[in-house]
Amino acid sequence: MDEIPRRLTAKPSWLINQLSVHSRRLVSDAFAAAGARGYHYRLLAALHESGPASQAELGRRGRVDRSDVVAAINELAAQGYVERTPDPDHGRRNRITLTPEGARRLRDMDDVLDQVQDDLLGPLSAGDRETLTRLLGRVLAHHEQG
Amino acid sequence: MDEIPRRLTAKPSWLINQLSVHSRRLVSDAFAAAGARGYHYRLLAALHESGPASQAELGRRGRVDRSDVVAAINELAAQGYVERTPDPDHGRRNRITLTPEGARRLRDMDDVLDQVQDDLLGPLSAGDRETLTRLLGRVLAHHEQG
DNA sequence: CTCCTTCATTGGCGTGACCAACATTGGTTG
DNA sequence: CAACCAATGTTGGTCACGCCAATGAAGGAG
Repeated sequence: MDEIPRRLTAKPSWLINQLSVHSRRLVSDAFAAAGARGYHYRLLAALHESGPASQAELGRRGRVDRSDVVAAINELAAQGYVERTPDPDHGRRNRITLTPEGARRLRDMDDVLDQVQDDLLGPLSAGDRETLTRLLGRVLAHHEQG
Repeated sequence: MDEIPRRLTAKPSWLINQLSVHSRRLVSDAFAAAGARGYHYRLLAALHESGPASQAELGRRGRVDRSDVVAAINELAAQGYVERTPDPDHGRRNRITLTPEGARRLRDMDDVLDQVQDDLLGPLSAGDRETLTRLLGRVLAHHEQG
C-alpha cells in the first residue's frame, strides 16, 4: 500500500538523494550525541591535513561556504578546539590553528564516523563496498571539476 | 591548496552526501525551470502508480511528511494537476485524484529527469551505471525497512 | 595612485526533512 | 453503548546545509 513508485526507485538520483537522507541522519545523530556538527569535522579535517590556514582557505578545502565557516569556527574556538589569531603577515586575514584538544577531538570524531560507515553500508561485502566507493568517487570527481 | 582532505574523500558517507548535493541541484534546477519541485514529482508518481488516495497515503508512498504534503497538494491543485475532494466514505479524509493534465505533467517531468540521470552519471559506462544503481538500491532497501 | 581582488562578517533565502499540537473522525475494545 | 486509541488534515514551527548579496578593510597588480 505504501510502496515506493518504481518511477522513483529506478532513478539513480532518487537512490542517491534518499540514501543521503539516511546517511545525513546517521552522521548528524552521531555527531550531535557528541555535541558536534558536520561542519566541525570538515574544518578540523582540513586543518589537520594541510595545516593552519585562513578561514577562506579552510572553507575551500572542506567545501564550506565562507559565511558558514565564520559560525563554525566561532563554535570550535569557543570549545577550545581551534585558535583564531590575526595573521601577522596579512592584514585582514585570520590564522586558524588546530589545538591539541582539537586534534584529539578530530580523532574521536573519526572513530564515530568509522562506525557510521559500517551502519551505512550495512549488508554490503567488503568488495561491494570498495566498488561502490570507487564508482561514487568517479562520479563525484566528475562534478567537482566541471 | 584547496584540496579535499582524504579523511573526507575516503568516506562513503561523504561521497554520498556530496554527490547528493550535486544531484539535488541538477534535479531542482531542472524542475524549477518548469515551475515544479521535487515533492510534486514524487506525489504525482505515487498517484499515477497506485491510483487515487488520501494525502496521508500519498505521503507514505512518496516519502513525504504529511505536513509537507498539504502544501504540495495545494500547489498541484492550484495548477490543475490534481483534484482534492472530500472522501465520501471517510469523514476526515481527502481523496486526491490525478487529472489528465497531471498525467501529462508527470510524463514531461519524466523526460526532464531522464536527462538529469545522464548528466548525473556523467562518465560512467552502462555497466558501471547498472552496478552503481544496484548497489545503491541494496543499501537503501536495507535502511528503508529497519 | 587606482583598480581589482581577497577576506571576514552579517543577514538573508530556499530545500528537504522533520516534530508538536489540535480538532475531528473512525475503529476497537471493555 | 461508552470510552479510548489511531488516523487525518492542517498550522506553525525547528534544524542542517548550501548558497548569495552586501559591506568594510586590506593587499596586490597595473
